[in-house]
Amino acid sequence: MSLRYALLGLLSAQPMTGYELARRFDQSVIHVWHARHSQIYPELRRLEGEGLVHAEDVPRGTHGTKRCYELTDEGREELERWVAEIEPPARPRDAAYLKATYLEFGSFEGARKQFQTHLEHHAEQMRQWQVHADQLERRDTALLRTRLAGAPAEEHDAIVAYKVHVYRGLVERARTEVEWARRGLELVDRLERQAHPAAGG
Amino acid sequence: MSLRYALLGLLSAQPMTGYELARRFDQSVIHVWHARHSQIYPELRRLEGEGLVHAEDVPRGTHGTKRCYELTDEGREELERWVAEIEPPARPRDAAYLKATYLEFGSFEGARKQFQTHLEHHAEQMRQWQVHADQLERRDTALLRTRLAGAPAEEHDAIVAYKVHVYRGLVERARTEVEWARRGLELVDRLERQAHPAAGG
DNA sequence: ACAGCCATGTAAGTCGTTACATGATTGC
DNA sequence: GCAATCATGTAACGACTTACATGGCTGT
Repeated sequence: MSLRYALLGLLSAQPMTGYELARRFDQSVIHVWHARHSQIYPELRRLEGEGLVHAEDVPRGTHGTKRCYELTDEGREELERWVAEIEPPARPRDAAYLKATYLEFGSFEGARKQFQTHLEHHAEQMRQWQVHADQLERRDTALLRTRLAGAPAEEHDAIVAYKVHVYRGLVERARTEVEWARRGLELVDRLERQAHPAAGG
Repeated sequence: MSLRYALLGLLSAQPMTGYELARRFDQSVIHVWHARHSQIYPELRRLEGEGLVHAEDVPRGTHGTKRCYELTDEGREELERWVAEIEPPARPRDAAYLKATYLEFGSFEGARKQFQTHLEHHAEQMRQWQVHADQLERRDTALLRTRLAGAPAEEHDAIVAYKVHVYRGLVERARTEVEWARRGLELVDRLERQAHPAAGG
């Protein structure tokens, strides 16, 4: 049920078409809530049906049209309701950690590969999120600028600060994963040395 | 597709009934891969159909029976194949971080409540995982003991070490979340002071 | 003309959740 | 007799994925 709020949140910055939402999604919200366009389009129709967004066909080129969605007052209220709501914590579902639990069924080399992949992936994520957090802090993304333009000046600091806090949190999270994988590699080395003790004592 | 490997992994310790698997699940694997019994029973039937587990009706009480599942050689090979396989990273989907992105739509008090709940939840998780990691390290859980009993002595260290590494990783992860929430609370305080500067400034 | 992007969907299938449903056994 | 626990399912529904499908616009 979070997808709709991701969409309402994006629309709080400015009215957009489904395509534009999907594109913005890929540049921002996707880092915390992944979704494909095949999920976004039907959800927008549902939101329209519930009156949380208002849609209008706007001309495109000479005789085409596209649907532009805009947040309604009801939609904004629903967003506010959701923000105040306390949700039950998500159920853990982590394939990498599950696999790590059973690494003894593979070779040391296999275990090393798993940790190495994990490390590289999260190191890369860390870099990307760091960049994004810095951009947000400088108020240097198109979406954030239009969001700020539509909000009273005294709210600007909070709007920016919450988003920066999320991305800095993602950076720390990635750092934790990198550290975990690094310690995992050390562990594999230690286990392997134990299994094949050096001949010369 | 990870559920089946969680089940195969549990069955690597000893043959079990679906009910027992569900119970063990709740004590161990559930921390990395959540599943309900309504998902476990059909999956076991599928695994049986694919020859990865072998099932037998064993007597229960005076005239009842229960189905006991045991890992087949094929099942063990499939587990080994999966452990060696590199999987694409999971898509991020985090309702708490998504919500934190839009906290400006609520009050400072609301934001504080979100971070406080987050903090308490992960602090509690941390405690539980710490306990579980310590138990594993002392080889002090029923499941681990039977798993070790069926494995050659020279593998014991690795079997224990990988599991301990996972739970210590979960502890660190929870610590990261606690710290994030704590900094979130500080942030809300700062934003609130900014919004209502003290009269006698 | 063609590539690349803009734009919007549908369909089939998988995975997971909640709720419903049933009945036997064990210990008090 | 009753409660708790053992034991095993099914059904409806919701969320998400992959693949299929279509067509207009823009610049070269």
